[in-house]
Amino acid sequence: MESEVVSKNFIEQEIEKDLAEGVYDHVCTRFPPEPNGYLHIGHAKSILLNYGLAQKYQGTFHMRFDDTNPTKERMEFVDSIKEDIQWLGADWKEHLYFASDYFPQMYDCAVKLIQKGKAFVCDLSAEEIRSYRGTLTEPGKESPYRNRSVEENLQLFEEMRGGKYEDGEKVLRAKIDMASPNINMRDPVLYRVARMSHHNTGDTWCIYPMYDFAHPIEDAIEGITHSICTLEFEDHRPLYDWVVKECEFKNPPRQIEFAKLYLTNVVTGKRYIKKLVEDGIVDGWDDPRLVSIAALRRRGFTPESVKMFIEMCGVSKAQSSVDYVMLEYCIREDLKMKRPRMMAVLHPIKLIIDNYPEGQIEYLDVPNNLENEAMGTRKVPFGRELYIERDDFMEEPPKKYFRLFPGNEVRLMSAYFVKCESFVKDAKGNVTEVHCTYDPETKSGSGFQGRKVKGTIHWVEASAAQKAEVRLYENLVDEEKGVYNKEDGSLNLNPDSLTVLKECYVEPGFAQAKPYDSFQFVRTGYFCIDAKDSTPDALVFNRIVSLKSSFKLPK
RNA sequence: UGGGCUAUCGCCAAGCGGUAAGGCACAGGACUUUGACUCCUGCAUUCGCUGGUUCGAAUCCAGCUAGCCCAGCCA
Repeated sequence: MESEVVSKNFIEQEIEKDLAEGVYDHVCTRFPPEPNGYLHIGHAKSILLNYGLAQKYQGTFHMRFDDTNPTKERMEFVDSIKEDIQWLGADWKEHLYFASDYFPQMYDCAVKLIQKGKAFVCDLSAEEIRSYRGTLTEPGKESPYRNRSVEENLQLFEEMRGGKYEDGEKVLRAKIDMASPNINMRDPVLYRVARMSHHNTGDTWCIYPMYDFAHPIEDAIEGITHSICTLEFEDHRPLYDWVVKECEFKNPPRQIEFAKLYLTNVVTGKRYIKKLVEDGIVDGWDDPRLVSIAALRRRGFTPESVKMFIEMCGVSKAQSSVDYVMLEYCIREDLKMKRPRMMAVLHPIKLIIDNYPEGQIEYLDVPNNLENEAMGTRKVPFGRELYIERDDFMEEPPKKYFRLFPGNEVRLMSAYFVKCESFVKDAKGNVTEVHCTYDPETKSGSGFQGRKVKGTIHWVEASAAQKAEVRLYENLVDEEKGVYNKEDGSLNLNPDSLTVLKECYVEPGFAQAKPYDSFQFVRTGYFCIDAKDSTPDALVFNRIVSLKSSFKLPK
């Protein structure tokens, strides 16, 4: 097996350097989401990156809920996040942690900082702290409470913990440098009072640590070596390093930042998604047009396809926006080898084979997957009346059209040659029936070599066909105008992002299909059975990808 | 106009001083029981710009320019 030389991304290079220099003798990574919402494709990048790194260097991968702010977190998100991560295949084994379980250690760290004179209790209000902080171009000024004695700070902090103060009355701050050009270093808040029940610790605490203080401690306690996060935390790294140093952790972890994943033509902003849901434009945060992990799953993406996509995107520090068609390529690529290629007619028109015995049904062997012979064949009923795609017949064909038109012969896929003899129109001039004759000698697999046809079309036998509702999803936002309207900040929505087709016919074999099963439909795309929204009298399919241009009619 | 980061094909992305990988997209062609798939072929004399160092620079230096992030008791 030839293995291609895949270049290492910059994080792998950093890790290997650390390993070579003996900074660390092993690798330990983590994925630390706050349980305040659902995971999306961007999180998948972080999950797969961290998990992949641990795998690659025979290290350990931790799953940790960064639940240090009870005002925003809920237990239900913990479960959905776990489910999505498992679906992606990132196995944390026994390493499932909650930042809130470290509250005692964090408290001890805070006390230690106070004792070292590196932290103080501040009575300034939130507004005052903000004004004291200075601006991007001007230094801040020191809090009048900055020079309280260690003893007083110790007592005040203990009182904060004891519930003596209301929310916002006092905070614990680091004593660093109010003149630092890096605003994060201007005596950042370490602990705030929040008299609120926590989903994990209940009412044990009424003070909660801030991210900048908690995160480095969480990493250090767990023995994380490489704390990988996104670019916007680059400015926080000096503070991260300050915390692990001042708290005197041995073998402190190292923070490395990478660029977030952005996708073209999809809405990622939470407030926009919220509005789309509220306005009924999408049917929830797992609407197939969104890119939450749950939406991708519902739309038919496989974990493998998401993984392929993430690997294909690469990792760098350059802000970038990956073209959505790359995601579509990945699901096509993954499915074509492992899912059956079924026949379905989305825009039906009757095809009647005049010389085929009335009432006769025969079961033909149809290959499940042309790309993968190991998937074998299935029996599909064939008879005198079929549905074919409206596109596959033209009364007056353009040049180089080689499907059905009067006088032309084509192959019905896996069946017989049929020759168009006539057609029927209704009063409005719409074609309603196409009449053909078939040649029994041309049966698929018979080895018939007498003559060739240029076209092959798919079909579904009319009496056995199963009715289906099919939803064709296109980009939710306007491709030309971009996602957001620069004028007023609204979304440039594509009115054709969802088309519902109710008169579709699929092979009867779909009766065995299960929710989330995805299929290739001959020439019409890739579809997934919608687990959330199916109707009693028809199967409901979501189209996974939009059609490649080459699927469409020539010219 | 403080600090941090980034800039290589339409979109991602390798490259780490020796003369521009790869993938997606796109365009031709072959094959084909669907025009798909597969298979060939093409696709940056040039690396944001301008200078400098060097036998030699996308890679080093200087100066510009553009974009992103930071003034939550969010993460």
